[in-house]
Formats: sequence, structure tokens, C-alpha cells
Amino acid sequence: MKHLPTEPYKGVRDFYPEDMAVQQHIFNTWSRTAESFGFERYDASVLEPSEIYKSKGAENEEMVNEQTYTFTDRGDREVTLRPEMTPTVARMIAGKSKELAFPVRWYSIPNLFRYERTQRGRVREHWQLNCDIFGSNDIVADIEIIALAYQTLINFGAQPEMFEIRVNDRREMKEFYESLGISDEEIITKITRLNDRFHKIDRSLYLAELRQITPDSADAILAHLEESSQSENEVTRGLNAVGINNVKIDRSLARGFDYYTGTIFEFFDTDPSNNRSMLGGGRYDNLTGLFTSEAVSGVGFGMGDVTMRDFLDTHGLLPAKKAGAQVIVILTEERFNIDGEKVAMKLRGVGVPTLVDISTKKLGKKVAAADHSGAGYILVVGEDEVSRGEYVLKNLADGTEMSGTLEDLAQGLAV
RNA sequence: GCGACUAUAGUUUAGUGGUAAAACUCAGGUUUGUGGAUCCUGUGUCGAGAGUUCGAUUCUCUCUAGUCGCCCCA
Repeated sequence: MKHLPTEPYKGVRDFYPEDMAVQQHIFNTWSRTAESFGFERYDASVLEPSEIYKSKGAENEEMVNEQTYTFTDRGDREVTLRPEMTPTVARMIAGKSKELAFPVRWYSIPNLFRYERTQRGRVREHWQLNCDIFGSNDIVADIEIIALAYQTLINFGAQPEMFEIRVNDRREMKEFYESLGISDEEIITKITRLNDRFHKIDRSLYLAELRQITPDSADAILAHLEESSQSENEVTRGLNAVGINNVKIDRSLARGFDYYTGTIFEFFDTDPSNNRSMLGGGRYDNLTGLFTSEAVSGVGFGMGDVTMRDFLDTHGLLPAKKAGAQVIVILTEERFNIDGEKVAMKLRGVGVPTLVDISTKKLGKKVAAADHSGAGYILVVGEDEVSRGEYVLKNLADGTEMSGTLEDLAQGLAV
């Protein structure tokens, strides 16, 4: 018989226990940090009506058709597996726009799906921390959201030198282009698209292409762009004031062609082997326009688990392997297995994670396996222990033993 | 959508136009109630199909899968 492949579907991942341990560490750090800033968690289904992704024009329609998982359900509704969280949360905010006490701080860790060509750091399914402040037009909201992203990396154990925050502002850029007499959206889009490649291509090539778009203003745009790392704005000054200094203005920063209307930012890994954007976000006006005439603004960011994992791996910040149980109960013979479960139930009852080794290995192998698993203690159950009602708890790290009734031992281990 | 590279044991890799290796992992034994050791044992249609050849895992072609880039990146 021909068997099915054991590989997961293209572009998605299996989480074996050791992978899941890392995943939990990432999720825990994400939510702990967001909640330390007073953010509240929300979530929604992975299924959304396709139109909430399409309704931003032909460009979006094309994106949805080519880069999402979209299908028609049995009721002839067009459905999409959510590729991003922002339209969903915009829908939810709009639904309650009259009863929410703005500003609100919300976060979520959604599973997102994109039909893409896979490559390093890009898969078809990932998890993303999404943090947003809705309903505040104060620049301090922009500063706080960047500070939250910064603190998240710090809480993973990162040093500020390991990454760099690049900030730009859509409105400032628009004003700058207008000061040069450029107001044509199409031209600005072309310039922005080229700017996005600024760090990837040669300076002379950049200038040559820029001259093709806008011959008269090319030199001024290049100069403006090159001096940006020397300059500052309200956001960078605010970040410096709260002790965040690995930040600079980068006027080449583009962030695609999404809904951002003000501040935009990205965090870059400074390690050359992982030199890529780790997270990004920005400010948008009237996020809720699709759903209601109540205009609600927002500022937020998204940070993926895949890029986070790459970052932690690159900088040696992945956590050490964690044990599945603190105590492993070992039986000398199979006939004691129920006695073993009784012992385990006692320990679990006082909050000690306990498992019973029900394998058929020999005693020595079981001890070795327990040690290998990272458990803290073993407790052997056999003829003597059951008849006497006294047990020996052995600490695997230092070899010390503690003996007594189950009650005594449970007391000693209780958390 | 375009391009490059790769495919050998569970994993990571060596290797050869003439019957395929190592390390690690795992399982069992060495060891009848106590430690990551030692030693022994175990597992492969060399990605699939076709061609060249006396003979192909090795060379050629096609396909498939994966990786990495470009494009795009909400």
C-alpha cells in the first residue's frame, strides 16, 4: 500500500512539542508585554467575507484573487481565510463605535493565511501579534505603540543594538513632494515604490531611475532622503525622551500601499545574516470607513512569529528546552501501574505536574529517560513502597533523596 | 509570474559508472530495583519516470518536491 506523505501542506508548519514550546514562549512574551501596557485581547474567526479585503480598489482585488485562500461556500458566499487582521478589527471597532470609550488599546494573536511563493521568512500560514490604539489622534499614541513593539523585543532578551527602529511619515512626505510641485498621486506612488528599493540598489541606479520619473526634482529628493538619518521629528524625540535611542528617520521607508496616512515604522535586525524587517506598522485615519460613517483613527503594528523566531535564533535568544513533567513516577513492575497512578494523582492534586512512565523498559533505562526528559524528580513505586506506604523522591539534578509518606512528599513539592 | 540551486538511513551529511558509508537520534540488549557512559544489534526501491551503457545512486532528459533569490508584501 502506498502511504500518504507525512509532510504538512505546502507553506504551513507542524508544531511538534519542541516547536510548540518555542511558540508558547513567543505567545506568552507577546501577551505579557501587551498586557503590561494595558492592552486587552480580542479575536475573531479566520473566515471573513472576501469583500472586506477587496473593496479598496482594483489593486486590492487583484491581491485578494492571487494571494489569498478564497473560496465559495455552499450558500454561494465568497469567503477568504484572513490574510491580515486590520480589516477584521476595523469591522469589530466599527460595530461598537458608539459604545466604546476611546481611545481603546487592543491586541490579538491571529493565525493568518496568504497564498504566496515560499522563501526564507515567508510561509503561507503564520501567527502575528497585532497591537492597535484606536480613537486617538495624539502623536503620543504613535510613540506608545512603537515603545510597545520595542519593549516586546527587550522582553525576549534582545539588546537595543540588535535592532534598529526606522520611522517615516506619509504626511510629511506628501508635504515635501508638494513643496517641489509634485502632487500627482501616480508620480508619488512611483517615487515611493522606488524609495522602497533605495537600500537594495546602487545609489547611481536609484538616481537614474528617479530622474526618469521626475527629472527636475530628482536631486532634491535624493538629498532629502540621504539627510533623513540626521534629522528628527516628534516621534523620534518622544521615543528618545522615554529612553529609546536605537531609532532614526528613514525617508525611503514605504510600507507598501496600504491604508497608512501618518507615521510609519519598521524594525530591522542589525545582524547582517538576518538583515530584514521584523515588524512594521503605522497610523491610519478613518480605519472604519468601510463599515460606518463614524471615522475612527488608529495606530498599530503587526509582528509575525516566523520572523520573531528567526530573530531569536539569529541572536541566540531561544529558550532552553522545558520539561513536560516535574515528577516522573517509575514502576518496578507493570502490576504496580495503578499504584503509580494513585501516587501521581496525589501529586497532581497539589499542583505538581506528574506523569507515570508506563513504558516496558528496564528500570535503569527509565531513570535515564526521566533524566533526559528534563524532569526534576523521579519517584519509584514497587513492592517495598506499596507495602510500607513510604516513598523516596529523588532529585535528578543533585542526586539527593527525600523519603516519607506521599503526604509529606506532596507537601515538600507543593507550589 | 521569472530565475538559480538541491534531492543518499528517522536527522545531518560523505561517497562512487561495478552489490552504499559515517555521525547523531530512536528502539532493544549488555544490566532481575535507580543516571546522559561503554560495547553490540536494528532500519535505505540513493525523490519518480525515461534514456545512454554490459552495468546508472553516479552521466543526460522530463517530472515532482524542497530551498534560496526576483516580483509582490495588506
